[in-house]
This record gives sequence, structure tokens and C-alpha cells, in this order.
Amino acid sequence: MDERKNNLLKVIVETYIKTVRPVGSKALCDMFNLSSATIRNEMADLEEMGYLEKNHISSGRVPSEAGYRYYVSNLMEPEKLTGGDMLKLQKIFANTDLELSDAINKCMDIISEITNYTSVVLGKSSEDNTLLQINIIDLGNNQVVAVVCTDKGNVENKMFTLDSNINVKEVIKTSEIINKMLVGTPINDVSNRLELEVKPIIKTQIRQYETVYNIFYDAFNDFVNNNSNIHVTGKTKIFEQPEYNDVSELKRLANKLEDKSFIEKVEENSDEDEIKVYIGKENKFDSNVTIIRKKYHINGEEGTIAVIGPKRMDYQRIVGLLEYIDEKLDSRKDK
Amino acid sequence: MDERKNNLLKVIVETYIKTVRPVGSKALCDMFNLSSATIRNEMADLEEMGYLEKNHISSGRVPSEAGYRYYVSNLMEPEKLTGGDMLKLQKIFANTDLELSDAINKCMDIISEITNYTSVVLGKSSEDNTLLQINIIDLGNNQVVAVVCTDKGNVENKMFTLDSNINVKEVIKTSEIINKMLVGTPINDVSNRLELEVKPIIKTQIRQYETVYNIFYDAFNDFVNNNSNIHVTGKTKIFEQPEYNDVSELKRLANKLEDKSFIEKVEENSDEDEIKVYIGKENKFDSNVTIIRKKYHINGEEGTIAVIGPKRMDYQRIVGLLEYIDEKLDSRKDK
DNA sequence: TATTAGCACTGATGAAGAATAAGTGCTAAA
DNA sequence: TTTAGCACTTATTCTTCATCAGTGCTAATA
Repeated sequence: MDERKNNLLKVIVETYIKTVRPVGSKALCDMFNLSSATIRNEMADLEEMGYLEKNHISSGRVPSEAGYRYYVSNLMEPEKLTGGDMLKLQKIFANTDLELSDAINKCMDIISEITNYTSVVLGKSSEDNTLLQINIIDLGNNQVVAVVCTDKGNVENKMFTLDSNINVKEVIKTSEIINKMLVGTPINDVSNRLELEVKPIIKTQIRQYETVYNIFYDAFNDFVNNNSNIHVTGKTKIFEQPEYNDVSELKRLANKLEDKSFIEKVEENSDEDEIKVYIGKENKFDSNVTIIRKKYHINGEEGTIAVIGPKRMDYQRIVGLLEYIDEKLDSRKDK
Repeated sequence: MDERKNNLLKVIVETYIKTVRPVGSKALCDMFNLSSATIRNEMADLEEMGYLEKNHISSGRVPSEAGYRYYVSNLMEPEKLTGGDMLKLQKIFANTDLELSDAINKCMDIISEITNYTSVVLGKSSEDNTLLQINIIDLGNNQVVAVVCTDKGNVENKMFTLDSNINVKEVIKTSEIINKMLVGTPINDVSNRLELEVKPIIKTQIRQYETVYNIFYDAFNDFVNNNSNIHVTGKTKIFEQPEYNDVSELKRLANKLEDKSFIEKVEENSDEDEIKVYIGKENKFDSNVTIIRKKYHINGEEGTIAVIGPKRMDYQRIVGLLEYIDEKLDSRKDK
């Protein structure tokens, strides 16, 4: 890959992203001051290397998945925001009343709006939370509600119907034991310590300790699972992309977007901290789309923001936008 | 509309629902022992009355919206469930461990599954609930969580950041006043009594009573608004209907299904107790679909179940299915 | 008088062919 | 190494033509 091939590939990818039409040799002559024949030779090389594809023998070239990959890894430069885009995002951060998580949601709403892609926010608030207290509210009729509350103000509740052989007082007593022992424990460790430290103790004090234990175990598990802020915007925005002018393709994606495991698949293996691009088969959600993802950590809230678009998505712009948001979030840490 | 016209219209509607093809005169000859010419004459009459339509001058007939309306109001008989369908639903009701609201959800999942329509459950649990207690949890840092809890076990929580001139103790004191005065009040009346009865009292005891009052007002409002069980199944199932083989039609509906006001529009004016059918323009959601809706009340939980399909939906079957579910729900009242 | 056979007519649908456009690869010359 | 030139390929669009499923109307029939 010499300099010229790099430039050529870059231009081809970017042209295709803009025009959605296979790129022919003629269109590039002027830009490179070369004849179409030379360009054709170079294109043939790039095709052999696997970076370009043809739809049929005499069509122009389209970037392959490997082509996009090479482009993103080696050629692309994130784009500076336009004034208009920046203004819209600034407005959000200017409003200091806004909770940070709401600000993130709004940013992603805007990104979906201005780009016609689908955006996702997945905030897991439990990460840095520690247990503040667990309350048992007695409803009578053998029903109780367990309210789990953390120092960061996240609260989750779950109702239980008790077997008739269980006394509500025993449940309350257990909650008091837990409060004494586990307050301040990171919420993710609670299940563990519940098993190892609390269970042996309630064993000695509570008759039906197994059943009672399970109530609390369930309540905490529920907390960890439910206490996330899932925010999806523009599920149908992506349908405006020309690749979804086909009924079966459109239905296929619509189904996947409605699937229960949608979020999981989008988030799969999100361990890296930088902006990451998952092109086609590189993501687990759908091999015809690209997912661009960024993790964030702010004041003990951690999460992921992601943009889903066609493989032919505007990489430069999205990466630019996400970088900008990340910057702004950073500057508001510990407001 | 004589007997023969009624029968004819009925057969035409039902044939069109099954085949999705305009119905011609020949197809009906055998069934009525009449020549196609006679049928044509009758069809021309039905068209003039507004019950049938033609796509073009020489095409077969398709029911008009008025035709469907007449069919549903006068001709249709709800269908007896098939053994298979009944079995699937019975399984759900046989499981007496299931909370009723979960049972309803599962029923509607199955209806969507077996019919390829979209189904909706909108349960409002607050209706018959009375206030059991409101708790204030102090998180420090001027943050508190208000937990509203009803006798039926519905719990909702909301976090507030207090202005620095407000003392947490005053908030807690107010919660105690509310608990004393309003326990047992139907949850929908709480806001009202809060304003009329509680506000004058805290005015005398709390310094920043306006701000504190607003906290509780917000908390209860939130409860009433959020404490509903919204369950939508098969948003994309309806896309399998042949009317959505067209990209623009498909996108149009997909957009409406993702719209925030989707549920409101589906539920609009749901005051009738029987099964109601809203054909095309009769519903506020989308003039190209039909919504079939039924209200339910069980043990203080009230809600609506609805099925959304094309105007050409299988009215007999859906009404039959909803009737069956209603029957079964009735028989489980106060389990 | 209600029904029917017969016929001319209409519009949708699909296949076949022709023209055009946009591109290619390859060869030979600069 | 680059380029001009040419033969070739495929998609796309347009026209034409035949077929098909249906209609409305008229005149004859039971």
C-alpha cells in the first residue's frame, strides 16, 4: 500500500459514503491528475488486496468490509463538528440543571436526529454504588415489598408474596441484619457477601432461612439487572438510509431492533475505553450494520453510548461527534 | 339490504380477508347458485351503497371501510377457537402461580404470535390502589428519595436534590404528616387532598412549605403516571401482513409504532366495556389499520388489551380470542 | 320480472426486445 | 509507468405485445 493507493482508497470510501453509488475510474481522474486507465489499474490492485468489490463485471467499485476496516484504522480523520451541530450539543451542556444521564440521552437524541442513524445509551448506574439500606414494607396479606437503595440515589423495589409458613417479622429482622452488616458494600458485591457472610448468621436466627434468604437474593439481583438506563432513539431513523429501501432488508433489521437481546448484542464485549468501530461481521448485532461505541465513566456512573448505521456510515462525522461529547462530559465531571 | 345482499357482502368480506385478492363475480357463482351476471348486478348495487370498491374499472371488488363496518356491526359472528389456539391459552390460565397481569401479557404474546398482528396491554394498576405509606430516604448531600407505596403493592420512587435552604428533617416531618392524614386514600385522590388538606397544615409548620409541598406533589404525580404496565408484543409481526410489502407503507407504520404517543393513540377514548372494533379512520392511531380493544377490570386492576392489524384483519378470530380471554379472566377473579 | 348468455371493453401484469449508459479489462503505443 | 483506444459486460429504462381476470351492457330466456 503506497501513498497513492492509500489516497485512492480514502477517496473511494468517502465518495461511496456520500453518493451510495459504485465509484468509477473516471470520477477520480481530475482529483488525481491521472488517466482513468491508471486509476483502473490501481483499483484492480486494491480489489485484489480485498479492499474493494464489484457488483458485476463492469460496475464501479464499492468498499468491502476489509476496505472500511482499513479506512477506519489507517486513513480516516475524525471530522470537526460544523457550527450547527456544535450549537445543538452545546445547548445541552450549557443547561447545568440537567442530570448528567439526561444530558447524555439528549445528546444521543440529537445525534440520531441530525444523522439519521439509530443511537443507544446504556447506563449502568450500579457499578460504583454502595448499599445504603434495604427496607421491607409490610403490605399485609403475606405480601411485602423490598426496597433497595444505594448511596447514589438509585432505588429499586420488588414485591414478594410470602409462603404462609413465613413470618413477616422474620423478613424484617433479616433486613435489619443485612443493613447492619452490608451497608457501604459495593452493590455488585452484595450478592456475594450475602451468601458468604449473612447466610450463616441468619441460619442461626431464622426458621425458614432458605426462603427468606432467597427473597433478598432476588431483590439484589433484580437491582443489579434492572438498574440501568436504556435509552434508544431513532429506531426508525436508520430506515431512511438507502440500504433499507428494500422490504426484506427493512423487515430483517426491524425485527432485530425489536428483539429482546438487541441491547445485549449492541453492547457485547464493550470493555475498551476509546471510541471503537465495529464494522459488519465485527459486531454481534447485525452483519450489515456498523456500530460505533464509546464507554463513559462519570462520577460513578458508567455506561456506553453507541450509534448504529449502515456499513456505509459517515465514520468521520460520528467519531467526531462522539469525541466532542466525550470531551464535554469530561469537563463536567464532579460538576 | 335484503338477505341475499347481506350474505353476498359477508362472503365477499371474508373471502377478501382470506385471500387478499379482489373478489370477482365468478368465484361466487357456485356458492350462491347464481350466474356471474346476477352476482355482478348485486355487486354493482353494493358498490353504489358504498360497501364495496374497485381498484380499477375491470377489477374485482374489495370491501370499503363502510363495508367492513357493516360487516362487523351486522354480519360477523365471533369464531369458536380452534383446539390448538385454546390449548395455548389454557396453559397460561392453568398456571395459577402466575400474577394475573403476567397472565394477560402472556395471552397477548400468544395472540400476536398466532395471528401475526401487534398486541398491546395497557394495565393501569393505580385505579383502585390506596396509599399505604410514603417513605423518605435520606441519602445525604441534600438528596432524598421518596418511596410511594400502595396497599396493592405498587411502589414507585423518585429522587430529589433539595435546595440548600431546605432541611431534610422538614421533608421527613412532612412525610409523617402525610402518612397520618392520607393513608387509605385512593391514590388518584391523593394529589387533590394533598393540595386541599395537607398544604394548609404544613404551611403552619414548615418554613419552605411551597418547595417541600412540590416534592410530594411531584412524587405522587409520578406514581400515577408511571405505575402502568405497558406491554407491546409483535411490533414487527404486523409487517408480515401483505399490506406491508411496500417500503413506504412499512416505514410509515414503523414510525408510528415507535412514536411516543403510540399507546395513547391506541387507547384513545377507551371507555366502553365490551369488545370494540375501530376500523381505519375510526381509530386515532392510523387510518390504515384496525384496532380491536377490550377493557378489563380484575381485583382493582383495570386496563385495556388491544390487537392492531390491517383493516383486512381476521375480525371473527380476534373477537373470538378476546372473548375467550375475557371469560377466563372473569373466572379467575379473586382467585 | 328476475336471471342469464354473450360480447365488447378495460386495466394490470409480465415477458421480450432494443437502446442507452456506465463502467470494465486488455493491448499496444508513448 | 502511464495512457489512448477498443471490445465487451451488465444494469437500467422504455416500448411493445400478449394474456388474464375481471367488468358493464344488451338482448334473450324461464
